[in-house]
Amino acid sequence: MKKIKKNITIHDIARELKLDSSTISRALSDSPRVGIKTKERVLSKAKELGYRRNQMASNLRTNKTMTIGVVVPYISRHFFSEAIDGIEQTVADKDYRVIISQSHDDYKLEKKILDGLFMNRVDGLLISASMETPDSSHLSIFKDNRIPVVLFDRYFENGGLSKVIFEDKQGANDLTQHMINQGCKKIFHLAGSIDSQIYQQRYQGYREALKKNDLEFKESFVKPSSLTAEDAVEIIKEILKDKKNLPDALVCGNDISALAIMKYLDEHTEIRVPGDICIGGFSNEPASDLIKPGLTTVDQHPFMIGKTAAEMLLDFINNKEKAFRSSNTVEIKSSLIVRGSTLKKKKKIIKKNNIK
Amino acid sequence: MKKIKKNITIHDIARELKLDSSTISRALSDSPRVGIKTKERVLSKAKELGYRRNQMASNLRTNKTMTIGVVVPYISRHFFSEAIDGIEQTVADKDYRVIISQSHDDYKLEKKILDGLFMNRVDGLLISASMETPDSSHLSIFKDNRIPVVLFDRYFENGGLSKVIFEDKQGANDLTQHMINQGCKKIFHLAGSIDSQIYQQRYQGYREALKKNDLEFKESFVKPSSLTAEDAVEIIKEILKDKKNLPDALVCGNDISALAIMKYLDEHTEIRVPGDICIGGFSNEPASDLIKPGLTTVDQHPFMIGKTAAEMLLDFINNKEKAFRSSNTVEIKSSLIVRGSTLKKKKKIIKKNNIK
DNA sequence: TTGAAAGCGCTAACAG
DNA sequence: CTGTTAGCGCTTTCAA
Repeated sequence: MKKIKKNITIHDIARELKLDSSTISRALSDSPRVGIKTKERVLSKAKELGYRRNQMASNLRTNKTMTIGVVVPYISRHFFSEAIDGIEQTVADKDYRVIISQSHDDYKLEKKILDGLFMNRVDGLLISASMETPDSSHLSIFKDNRIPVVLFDRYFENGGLSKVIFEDKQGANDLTQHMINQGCKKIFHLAGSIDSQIYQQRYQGYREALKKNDLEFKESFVKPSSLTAEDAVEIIKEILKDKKNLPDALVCGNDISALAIMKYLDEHTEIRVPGDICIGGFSNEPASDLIKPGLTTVDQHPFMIGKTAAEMLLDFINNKEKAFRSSNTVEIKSSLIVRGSTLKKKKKIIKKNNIK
Repeated sequence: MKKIKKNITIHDIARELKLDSSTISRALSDSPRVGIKTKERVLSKAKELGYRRNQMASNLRTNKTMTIGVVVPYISRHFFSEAIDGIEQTVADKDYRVIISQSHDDYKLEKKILDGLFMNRVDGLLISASMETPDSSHLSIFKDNRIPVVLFDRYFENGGLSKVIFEDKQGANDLTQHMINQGCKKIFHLAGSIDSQIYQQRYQGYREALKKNDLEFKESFVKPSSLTAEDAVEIIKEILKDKKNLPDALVCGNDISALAIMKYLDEHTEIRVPGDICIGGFSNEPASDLIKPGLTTVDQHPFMIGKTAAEMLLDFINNKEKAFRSSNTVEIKSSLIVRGSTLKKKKKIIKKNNIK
């Protein structure tokens, strides 16, 4: 018969030491209001008995959980896993824990997750909204109960919420301008969801660069896409059908689609990158530096985005007035990483604004 | 002056409905011991007031948190983020949440994390141990308190713990055998940490394949490595110095190192893959399918590993006797994914045991 | 079917 | 410096 050790509580320690449980509690949280001698006795007895504080009880009493809720569409995407890395390191440093959930870009699920996180009384929330999320209405419970929220990456207007975002427009502008500098004249754009602020911004940056340089633009240059590898291949096939209207450059909404297109062109066509067409993407996926030619891309510094958002949230948690007085937006600078996929002219690799 | 809504409790509902809080509690958890009429009144009033159960209080009372602790060395590594994806989806389905922490392969930190998770009274623990972790002694608190633990990927002997692991030996054997079938005669091995069971197994698999085929083997064929991109480059440089002893194949402990070596060979040497040397790795990193030639690799099905471990843990949580009566080991089958990097002879791409 | 009462383990105001 | 007391919000006997 296995003996089951019951959980040791402060009362057990109190009994053995003939002290009151409140004294034990104080001693364990290193309160100055308890004798140094007693403190030592308590600590050693606690160790002897293998005592571990029951956080649930403590949480209930103090109304603090030292837990941050994190919601992202997909944990395993490079961008998000890097961002989560930044978040986890930052908050773990201050003894916070993270509960991580994925919304799978499903608004219904996202709402359910938020409900659960609220019921668990997380001390703060970091969320990159699902693609379907129309507004911040489902976040109002948090606001109403003064639980700080910081959005990162994906966001929505008129929410009045603080956020850490990426300068998508500038990034797209830089990328497009770079292609123009390389002599490209007919630049197409593989655009992400029109409902998403971030892809809207990338589209704007692309448009502005064309305009500034008086380059031709037609609506047909813009190809809406889900930006998956499969969809990207379908689209490039479509583009190639119209032989009289081939682009000499392609600004892709992300690296995944750009990489898929490069692979397709290489394996199934005579079209060469960058000779016949320049290609650029967003995110600096690990593969982008490994393929040949390397993929020119806009680095989004996801680790930095996560870290910055987490720091802002911790600041809000410790200064609640700040959190609700007004909203704060931090824009993480982009870095254009130039690689072979856009280098028609010979040129050294340039990094701009390289953070970290 | 902003009005701060106090959190609504069951007592608030009770007061408004002139019922006792215990009835509210029962109604909200859909107990059969409360009138259908009353239940409806309670539910509608709860909705009206915007009531959300305080899980902390509930947890304390029921001694359940519906929370799983997950510990991995690095969240953002492809393997782990995929495994976490599998874990999160599996447990979220059953309304569990995951607290995720990274040990950075630091044993001290890992111990601290486990302490924190225990204090939070997670209902179960999934852990891929740090590289430094010598044994399972730091897991005994969980065992002593009958909190189920399942190891995944990284493990240790004599722990007597249940685990979900990958058949590393077989994978390495398959990969090596495939190279031999391609006509390779002098096969080197880029080996991971000797302290790690998984790299030990890969080494064994490599050795056995050589032996079975009566191929030459010398200790000097095995190059210990941290398996980072940087270290891999250093090692290949070293190997190339000894011009009379060049390998015609290289079994790398992971894809990261294999990819780095392929890039180095391509950019700085005349040595061609697979013509002069065949290269293979482990993990099926996304980049491995994008580069040219593609990298032959052993797919570890990380999502499946995570999912399987999570399912086992949930089972243990619901059947505690199972969890502590004996230990259970599930080995996830490997799949050799053959790509260009090892194809000397022309051959179609083969997948073996492809799960999913 | 509902109510009364106790208590999960901890913390914190108040007293001494 | 230490003890007393109350209570965080919920669940769960036990009683009616």
